[in-house]
Amino acid sequence: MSQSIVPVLTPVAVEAPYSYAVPDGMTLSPGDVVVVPLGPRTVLGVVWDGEPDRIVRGKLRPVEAKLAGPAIAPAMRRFVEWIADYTLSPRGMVLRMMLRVPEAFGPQMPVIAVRLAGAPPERMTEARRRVLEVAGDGLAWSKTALARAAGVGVSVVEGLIQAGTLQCVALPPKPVVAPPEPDFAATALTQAQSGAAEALADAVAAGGFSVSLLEGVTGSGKTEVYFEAMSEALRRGRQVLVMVPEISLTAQFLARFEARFGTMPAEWHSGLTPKLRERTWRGVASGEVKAVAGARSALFLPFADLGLIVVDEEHDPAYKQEEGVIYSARDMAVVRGSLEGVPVVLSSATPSVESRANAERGRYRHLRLPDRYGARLPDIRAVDMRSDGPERGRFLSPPLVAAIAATIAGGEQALLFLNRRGYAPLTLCRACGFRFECPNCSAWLVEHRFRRQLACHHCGHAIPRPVNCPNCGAEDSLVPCGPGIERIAEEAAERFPDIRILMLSSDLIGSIAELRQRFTMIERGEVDLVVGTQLVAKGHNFPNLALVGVVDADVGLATGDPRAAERTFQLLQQVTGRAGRQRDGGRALIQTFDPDHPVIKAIVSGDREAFYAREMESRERQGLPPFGRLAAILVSARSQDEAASHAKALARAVPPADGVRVLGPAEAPLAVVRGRHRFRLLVKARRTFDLQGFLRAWFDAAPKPRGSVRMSVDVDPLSFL
DNA sequence: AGCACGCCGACT
DNA sequence: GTCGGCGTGCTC
Repeated sequence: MSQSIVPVLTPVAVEAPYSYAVPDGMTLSPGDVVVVPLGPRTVLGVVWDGEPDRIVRGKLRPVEAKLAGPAIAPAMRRFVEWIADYTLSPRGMVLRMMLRVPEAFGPQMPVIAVRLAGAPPERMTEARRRVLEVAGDGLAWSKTALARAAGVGVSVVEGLIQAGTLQCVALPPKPVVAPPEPDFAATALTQAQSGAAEALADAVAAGGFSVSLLEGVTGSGKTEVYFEAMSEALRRGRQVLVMVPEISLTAQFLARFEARFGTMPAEWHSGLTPKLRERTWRGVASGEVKAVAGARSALFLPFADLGLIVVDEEHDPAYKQEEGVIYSARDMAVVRGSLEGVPVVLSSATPSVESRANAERGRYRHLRLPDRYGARLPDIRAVDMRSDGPERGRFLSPPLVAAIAATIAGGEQALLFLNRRGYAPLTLCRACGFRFECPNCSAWLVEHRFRRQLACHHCGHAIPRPVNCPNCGAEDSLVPCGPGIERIAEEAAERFPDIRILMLSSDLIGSIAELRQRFTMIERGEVDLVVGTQLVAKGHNFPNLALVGVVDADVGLATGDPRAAERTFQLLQQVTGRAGRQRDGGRALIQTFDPDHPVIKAIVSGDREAFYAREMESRERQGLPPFGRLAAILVSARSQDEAASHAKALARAVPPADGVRVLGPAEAPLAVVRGRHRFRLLVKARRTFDLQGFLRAWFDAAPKPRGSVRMSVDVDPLSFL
């Protein structure tokens, strides 16, 4: 009888499963999680589908063990393959993301408890008597809890176990969360809301894959609407997954979920303790955990009976994984929905252009919530900085200063938004014109007055702020150019010496706890004026916020990013929408040098349709997604020369293909990320073009990366570095 | 000589 | 991704 062989995919950078011998007496089927030897170590692997590759050099090594836990379901195996094919990543690397919960694959440690079982011990002591009194309730106690309740040491309890009076019992693991109640606190919905809610609930009831784009301005009640769809899935006993873009945003989501369903959902993100990760993973796999709110990685949880996926704030760039396997969690959520055969809901006040295009083409159901429920929209105006700008060296225009003064005088809060950290984005020498640039990147060094440094925002390179010009030696000649939020806060403090100002930016915040604490301060009215970066655009609601001032709406519009307009539109819509969120109206003033720019006009007029129509037309003209296909090839290495030469060699090896254009690499690296110099090649192709096939052929023919050179592929990228 | 570090390639 | 092998170059 021939020895039986199985294909096993291992979580390393390999394309195909390896073949292993099955030891006598072990039966394995696809999906089983196994322990296999790999080189000098042993790793987890998953028995894969199909025939094992019999052409193996060297000897076959045997599978060491089959794990008792849940197998990886077929839909999950297809998910791994799909992502690997789409992102051109090795399958093993994608599998790795699924096996990143090592605790969950070991033997499950039962919780041991003790219970009164046998006759009293022959030797009774006072301590033993007290323990037996407490344990007399017949319930199972943990050893420490019992000892504590009886006021004795754990050794007394252990003595009674020895004596046979107490017996050890294995408890079922403690549930991660209590099950949510679908109808705990059903919300009264407006007519528009209930129409959308019914459509979503119908999709859940009908089962099968579908995608719905739920679109409605801030405050229109999207959450309440998709809660109804979740309620329907929960009522059917199925599991729901809600994706949220950032951990810092989950707190308020959890609270709203609890108010609606009576308990918190399980959380999933990188900050969980190993123990909680394990329990959550197992609970999801057993089907006991019914609702999960999580970050990108929650996509790889082994749901036993998934009934619905919701992607909240679907346009958010945080959904994109930028390192390792580069993928968009929003898109992969749709893929998982299709492989699992469950409905997907994408929710946003400012949907991505791709999702809008899919909705318009009829691939997604489009559900709109037209009204701002229970409040008016803010009054938004542009301030033309060419005619109404401030005096030289200042950045707050007279109309904005007047509005801040009036707001604070009225006992309300104001917010100044500028998406630029630090004090000044450029420092130059008045004497010789020298500009401080990053030695690694083609970027200016940003002055951080608080830290007394000049820092590169791409690679983190920082130097102490010099006193004299390093080029000509002139004294007192260095001048900061342009504002960051530190400079805006400084100007505000000069203009309004008596108000309480709070700065919020990622580099000034140490932890999520600290961020939450700052948000609470704002909420309690302990602050009059908030000066912040995009950190203030999302998340927390500020109930007392009456005025939003956008210091420079043109930031971000002039970058080379094909999604710059979309991004700016989304950001400005979000940040202006914070004015008067829970009050009547509210105001927003937008400082700009280009009030006729379509993005600014769309924000001021509130005409979202005009923006989307224009943006689609422009994308179509340029052959950009969703009308064309785009990929970014990132080549990185420790040295700039090495990265540049490989990027150039790659560019020379482009195979001829009709309807595809490869751009780049530029002369200087695009950025330095974690000490690695990154060059980028852009591939533009027709929508119908087989981009993956082209890329594979290209890389097969091109020189292989050597040494520290690494390549990654970002297909249909959501953002550009 | 002995060891630290970095690069390279194999892993069934 | 991770490990061992092996080269280079530095130090005791």
